[in-house]
Amino acid sequence: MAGPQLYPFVATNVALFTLDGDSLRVLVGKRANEPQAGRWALPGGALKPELDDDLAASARRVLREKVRFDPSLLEQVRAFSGRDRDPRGWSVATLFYALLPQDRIDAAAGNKTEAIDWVDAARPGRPLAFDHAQMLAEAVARLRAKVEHDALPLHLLPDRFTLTELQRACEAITGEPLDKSAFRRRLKAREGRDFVEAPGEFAQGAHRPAQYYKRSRGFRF
Amino acid sequence: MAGPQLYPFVATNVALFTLDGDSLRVLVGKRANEPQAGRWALPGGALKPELDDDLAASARRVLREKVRFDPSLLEQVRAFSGRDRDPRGWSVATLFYALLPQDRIDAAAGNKTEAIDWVDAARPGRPLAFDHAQMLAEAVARLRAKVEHDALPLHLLPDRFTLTELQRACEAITGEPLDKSAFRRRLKAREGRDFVEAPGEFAQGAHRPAQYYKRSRGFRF
DNA sequence: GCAATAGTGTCTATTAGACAATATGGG
DNA sequence: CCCATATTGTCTAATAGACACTATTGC
Repeated sequence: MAGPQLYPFVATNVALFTLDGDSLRVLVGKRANEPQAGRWALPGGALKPELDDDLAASARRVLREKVRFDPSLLEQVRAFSGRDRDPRGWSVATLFYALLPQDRIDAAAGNKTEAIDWVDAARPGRPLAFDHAQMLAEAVARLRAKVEHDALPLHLLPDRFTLTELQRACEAITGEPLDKSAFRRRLKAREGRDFVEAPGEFAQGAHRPAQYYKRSRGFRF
Repeated sequence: MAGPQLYPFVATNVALFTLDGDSLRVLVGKRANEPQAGRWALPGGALKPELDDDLAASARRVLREKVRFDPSLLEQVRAFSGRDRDPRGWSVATLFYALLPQDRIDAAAGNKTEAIDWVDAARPGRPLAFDHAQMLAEAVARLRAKVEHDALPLHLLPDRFTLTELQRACEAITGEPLDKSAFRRRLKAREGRDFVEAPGEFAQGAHRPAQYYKRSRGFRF
């Protein structure tokens, strides 16, 4: 590059979370191009002003292209910026997070040219490119902060779920075990706002069947 | 502009809050230039990659230039973006908030070429330029969310303050009255972490003097 | 009956809110 | 003493955490 940089690079990244059993997982892809080719990174891409209406739309386009998934929930964490965070120069990367229901992991297979993996969100277990380790940490922190007040774990579950599954989802996000009785007490306290019992539908299993629940009519995704 | 826009405009805005008596106020400036000249707006300015290390540094530079103030606390709210939010074209404006101690309002007089005003943060009372009304609303919401967990109101007060003043600051941010007894009980519960009593110093007044407090040694700005 | 999970009940320490009571300075 | 403010105390209803108990299925 010759001369001073006039405009920063503008991009988006997405931390796409899902559930794998009892653990919260996040999608990473192996970088095909320089810089940091071969390194694992959160999916992302440059803003295309002619295509994207805003940064959230840009992040949705990234998800469509990389994993063919259009999330019901996409929220901004914050912008990461600076002269040194990317060797290509001054850059602004706005981080979003999205939630993929656990029964749709297979649908989000990705295009075949790029290796992807689902890693433990709390301990990715490998170095991440650029400042993506900090991005992930802040996305997880944001998720944890929102578990309490919003019905956020619902986005991680199938359309029908049991209360035990819902509790497992909350525990996966926070990493802390919850008391079954207290958990259901809290749910009952806001009944009619967030949940509705699915009358007469029960899960099959080797033990006592659990009642299925689904998102209530008034619940807004 | 001829042809499609290759790069978005990148800028920062700052919601600078302070206390005026019992009300939370925010700084607005009258726009001198088009677009929307004459409209009131949150202070802001274009990123200068050759000057600014990151977006937070850019926001600090904006505050230095407009009100000669370098805040101890500057936190990002989120990025506002899109093709239509600014008539000049595709733009990304990252919003920060900062807190000005109430005894330093006069120091932050601003340069004389631009009209500034401090308006009620909850009801600015006049239309704001661009999407700044929504920016302000989200900055206030972020402040309110942080009152509980952080010692954020300390940034709004002078170095020495009474517990009543601290309570008034919290009430100004949330807009809700607090119970005096419960408020002090919460403070005592975290004593040694956030506050220290200034032994022997008392406020002067027409009534019973109040004990002065100051930020504790371990408190980190 | 037994194992395993679903779902409910109970006890208690803690807490938040409301409000009362006391303390202290200036007139 | 009176007023206004600071500071502390008390009462009570609600809550959260821990844990025990009951219910229901397949084998």
